[in-house]
Amino acid sequence: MKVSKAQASDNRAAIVEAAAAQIRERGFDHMSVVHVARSAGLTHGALYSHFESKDALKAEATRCAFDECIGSFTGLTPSKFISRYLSAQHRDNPHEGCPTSALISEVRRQSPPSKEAFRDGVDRFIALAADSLKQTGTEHGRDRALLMFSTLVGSLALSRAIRDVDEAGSDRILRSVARQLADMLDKPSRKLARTRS
Amino acid sequence: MKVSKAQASDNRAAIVEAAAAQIRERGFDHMSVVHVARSAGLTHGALYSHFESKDALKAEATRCAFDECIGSFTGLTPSKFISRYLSAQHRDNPHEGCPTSALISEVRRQSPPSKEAFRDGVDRFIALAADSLKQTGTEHGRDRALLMFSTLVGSLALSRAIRDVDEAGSDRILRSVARQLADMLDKPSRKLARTRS
DNA sequence: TGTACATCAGTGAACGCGCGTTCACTGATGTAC
DNA sequence: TGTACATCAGTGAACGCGCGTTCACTGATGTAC
Repeated sequence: MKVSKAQASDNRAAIVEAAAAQIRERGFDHMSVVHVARSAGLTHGALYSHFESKDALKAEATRCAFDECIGSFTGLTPSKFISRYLSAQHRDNPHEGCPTSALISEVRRQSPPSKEAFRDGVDRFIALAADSLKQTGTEHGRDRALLMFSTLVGSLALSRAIRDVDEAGSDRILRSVARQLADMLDKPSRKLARTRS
Repeated sequence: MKVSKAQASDNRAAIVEAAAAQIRERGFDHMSVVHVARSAGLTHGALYSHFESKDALKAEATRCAFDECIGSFTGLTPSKFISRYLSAQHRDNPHEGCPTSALISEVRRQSPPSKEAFRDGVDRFIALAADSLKQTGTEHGRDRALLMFSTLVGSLALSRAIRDVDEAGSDRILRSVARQLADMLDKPSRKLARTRS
């Protein structure tokens, strides 16, 4: 049966959103067209009215996942950025969190469009981190942002990887890295602030 | 046909080594028993004379991958540790590199034995980093090692993820993070060294 | 505004494919005598 | 040392399963008149 244009557009968006959650929860290659279509309230055939292939959907889902997540990291101070990124809430809900940590070691094996979507998302996150550092006057913003984001991604992914088997160790990574990173990035900013005032 | 005990033992080791390379190259879930057996010069049926299941092989392969890799990071100074971990050589050869960066975002979904093998490997790497920092007299060794390892893992994984699509960006991550991390970890050590002498 | 009909989003059966696993069988090994 | 035979690592066909994708079909939508 045909469906109104508005409905079709809503259905398409529902597919992309379901896929965006599933790639982060299950990984790129265990997101399945049947499960995604079912989550969106459709059958798998419908998905091929909107996307040429599963690969095309993956790329769009990656973009959507970054879009969803990036809003909640916009306009934060470095210490707020860090504590939100390295929170237990973020660790325990990868399906609505940063796609970088959730997908980092699988991207290599994806098709070019997904890789590009991922690269763009990472660039946006690094720009966000740089903006955050700029607010507090940290020098060498771009490089500092690279360091900061690499550390956030590595420690969150590590804390997720060992969580089920060593919850205390997982918590410790989050707390220890958050504290050290905030110290490292806030101190120079305070020095600068004092120098300026 | 039966085979001598020595031969059977060699075959078993060849299977584990092939699996250790394949999990890092293709990921836990795309390592296939057929391909692993073929790499080891056997047929897939033989694999089940040595392992109860693919899952059991994954766990042993994870242990083997850490064993293989950990030797080349033993006894290094922090700056040598960092430059080796963040080298183009390491980035471009995941099949013989650190399993942490190669598998970090897939571990969550593996069976308990593989998760434990992974956790143990990470612990050994962190201990190695702590030993390295201790040599140069860095304070808070354990926490510093956590920070250092998280940053290494995050930046190497990021540089791999974007390499095909932005080689310059990938190189920049490696160089920039290596320099900043070495600065951060070497400076306090020099201070301490001066204080002591 | 009312009618006739082309459009096309969505359905669900069917497809081929690669996967992990099983199992009857083979035949060299290595032990018991 | 020589012989008979139980053992068991390895073979390869066969299995069921879930997957991505295709396609003939359906029927409400929305346009042309």
